[in-house]
Amino acid sequence: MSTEAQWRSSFPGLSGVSEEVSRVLDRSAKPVHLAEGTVIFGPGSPAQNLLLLRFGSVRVQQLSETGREIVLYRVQAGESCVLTTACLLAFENYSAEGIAETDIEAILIARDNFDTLISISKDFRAFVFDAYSRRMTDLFLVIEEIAFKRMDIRIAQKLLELAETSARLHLTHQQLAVELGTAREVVSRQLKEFERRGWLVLSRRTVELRDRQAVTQLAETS
Amino acid sequence: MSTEAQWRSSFPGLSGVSEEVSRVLDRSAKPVHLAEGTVIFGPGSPAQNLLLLRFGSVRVQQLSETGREIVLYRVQAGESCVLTTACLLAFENYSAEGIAETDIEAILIARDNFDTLISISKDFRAFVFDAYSRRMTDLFLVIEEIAFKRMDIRIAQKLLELAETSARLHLTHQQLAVELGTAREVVSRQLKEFERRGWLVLSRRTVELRDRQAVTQLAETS
DNA sequence: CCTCCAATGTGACAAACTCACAGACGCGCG
DNA sequence: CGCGCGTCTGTGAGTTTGTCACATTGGAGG
Repeated sequence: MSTEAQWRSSFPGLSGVSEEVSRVLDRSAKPVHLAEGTVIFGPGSPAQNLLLLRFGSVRVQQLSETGREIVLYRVQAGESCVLTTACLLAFENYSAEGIAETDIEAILIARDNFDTLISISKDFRAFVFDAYSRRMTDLFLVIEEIAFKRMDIRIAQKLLELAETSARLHLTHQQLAVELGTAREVVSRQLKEFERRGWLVLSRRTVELRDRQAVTQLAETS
Repeated sequence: MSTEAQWRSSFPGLSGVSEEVSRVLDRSAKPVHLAEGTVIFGPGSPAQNLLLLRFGSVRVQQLSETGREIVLYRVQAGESCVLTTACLLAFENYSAEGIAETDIEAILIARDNFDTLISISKDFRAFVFDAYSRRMTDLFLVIEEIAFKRMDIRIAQKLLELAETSARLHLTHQQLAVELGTAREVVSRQLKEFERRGWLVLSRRTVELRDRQAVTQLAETS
């Protein structure tokens, strides 16, 4: 057990691996720190490593030619950014990019080592395929939402999701629009309407929930 | 080389595997035939096998509570339906379903054998991860289209895609709407507009392209 | 205190979706 | 043959969402 092996404690999915696998993991792992805002992968900079995220979060979003954007999913601490390895190496003309949303601390595992690990460790395979599942279902969810759900409901849901800990959100309407893949004006108007109804109070860069009940009720409208 | 090994010739991605892998593949493979319209997997019937498609095609689509649908992607002959194995076993509350679009002939590989193959064969791993990549990029594309592209352009593109071989398409407006994840009326109106412009001729269950040039030009509008 | 810029507000219009219903077509059956 | 019926298509009206253009505001920094 080398001292570097500690990093593995951040990944519940990798806790039960054998001695041999441990050694390969430790040998392969390259710890890195990246500053908030770093573009981890994107058009023109395909990633060459599997990324295991220890701390922080990575936002993966899609850009359109017309300048609109949409958040596809987030990778949180303890998860891996599997697309990096499998997808992005295979197809370079994708249009999604991964951005460090906070300062992050991560472990890089080079492609060859990734392959070795997949081959020798059932636990590692489970870890990777589980990550794939999450991303796929995230994407299914995004498609369902943008294709079928009403905007006011989606905004309500997103507000509740973001306001879990505090009723006071610090973000711009534009940021909210990107989360939902819509236009800023749509968000502004809807928020204003919510404010008229007394559900929240708006000020520059902040949304303050006042009637969580009402917002929840709208969010749960099928 | 057993006589059953022939099936593997349908899968270019599996052509170069070793003797040992061949044996495992042959031992694991269960050939099946399914009739057009069969629901291969879906809410309530999670699949238990990796499915390798020899002939035919599988349509994977998402249903909404409100009754609207959207086609996510298709699995064609020579490809595998990887979601079946990795995703759908992990998360049961997804809402996508896979339907045999034609009579199909496929090879099933049970979960344990799938795991064995992944572990022993680099080629098999490449085959599987390539399949994942394709699906991911398909999904990215769908999201980009529904979130950012104009409907008339999308309809034009879809018509061209479907009319590659023949200018005469045999489908209903409703089917076209599902392809695009929109409402039937939207498709009907747009097609009618195209007909007014002389780009095509409509009749019951058929769309006949008359001015491919004009349709192409619209389709290529950014 | 003033300037400037990002952020927000809003009107007008276009595109897309929904709802409701009217026709039209084609198939099967008496 | 003609009739009935279910599917498919056409269309108006109203709502929601997206686009464009521009006005206004708040606050950070000179």
